[in-house]
Amino acid sequence: MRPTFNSLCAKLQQKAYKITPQRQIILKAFFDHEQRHLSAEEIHGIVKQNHPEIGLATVYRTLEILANLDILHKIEFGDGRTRYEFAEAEVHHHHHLICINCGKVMEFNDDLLESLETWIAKKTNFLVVDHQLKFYGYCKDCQCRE
Amino acid sequence: MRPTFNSLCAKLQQKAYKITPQRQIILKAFFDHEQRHLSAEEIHGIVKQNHPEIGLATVYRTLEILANLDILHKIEFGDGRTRYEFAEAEVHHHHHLICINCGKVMEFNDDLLESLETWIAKKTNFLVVDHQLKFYGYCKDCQCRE
DNA sequence: CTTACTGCAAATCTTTTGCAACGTC
DNA sequence: GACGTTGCAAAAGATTTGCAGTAAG
Repeated sequence: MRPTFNSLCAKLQQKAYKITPQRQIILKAFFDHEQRHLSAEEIHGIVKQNHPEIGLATVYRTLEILANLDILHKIEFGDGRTRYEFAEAEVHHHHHLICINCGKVMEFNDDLLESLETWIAKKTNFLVVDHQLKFYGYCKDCQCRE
Repeated sequence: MRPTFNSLCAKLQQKAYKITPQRQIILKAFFDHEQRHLSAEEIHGIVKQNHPEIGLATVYRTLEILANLDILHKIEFGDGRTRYEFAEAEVHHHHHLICINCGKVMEFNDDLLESLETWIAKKTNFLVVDHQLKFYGYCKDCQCRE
């Protein structure tokens, strides 16, 4: 049961953010590219196609808001730019398999880490609220071509 | 059995890199600050104390080399700058606990993920060679002050 | 002595910010 | 109509690069 476009707009309104066309367009871009991990620049490229007037700064400002509202989730794959995906996905504990040869990013799901989190809490007094797990290696295709 | 300073210099030589004073000084900085996760700027600050002539560009170039030789390991904690630590530490599967209140970074060790890696390999045909696990939450101190 | 390495400054790239005009509520 | 939001351009911060001089092997 993933949030709908409208429910996310409502979430914005609740926090006294205005529902501007730009914000709707940017949010829609994530619905249209759900599988991907988009950078600000990429999102700008996407929304500009139909709305050339939208500025890159607005994209950055909108992403910041959406991330603060836990609608989006920031991730970094080490290529120097911050990427964003639906935060809802994070709840399902999906993680990333990053191919160090072709750069492809795949996902895999797992709930094994929850037990690890409680263990950490006991052991170190650290209260875990979120985690990020990334695996680096070679994808199926790149293993053959090596 | 962690590598010695000399063994790392040897590793540089083997790859036909020259052992310059600058490279030795930067490498030494990591031995002197083993516990920390240093950014290029921080390393520059450290080495400049005794060697003011060393340029920031040299630090960046040296870190790049050391990372490519797997002497250092790049990590990003989401504060916009790349950080470096001894790669050897990574072999011991230590991971990071990042306090989202005060920014403090702690470490914890675990070998639980190896079984997860083999499971992934079977399940997805992805050949894992490395992984990064980060937990975000509140450290002991910040839990009380919240 | 050759070729890699350094320091500096300029360039690049991502992200942030100031400000006047604009649009939502 | 008020005040949050936008677009633009300029600023800021991290990292990279060009180049002439320097030094390791």
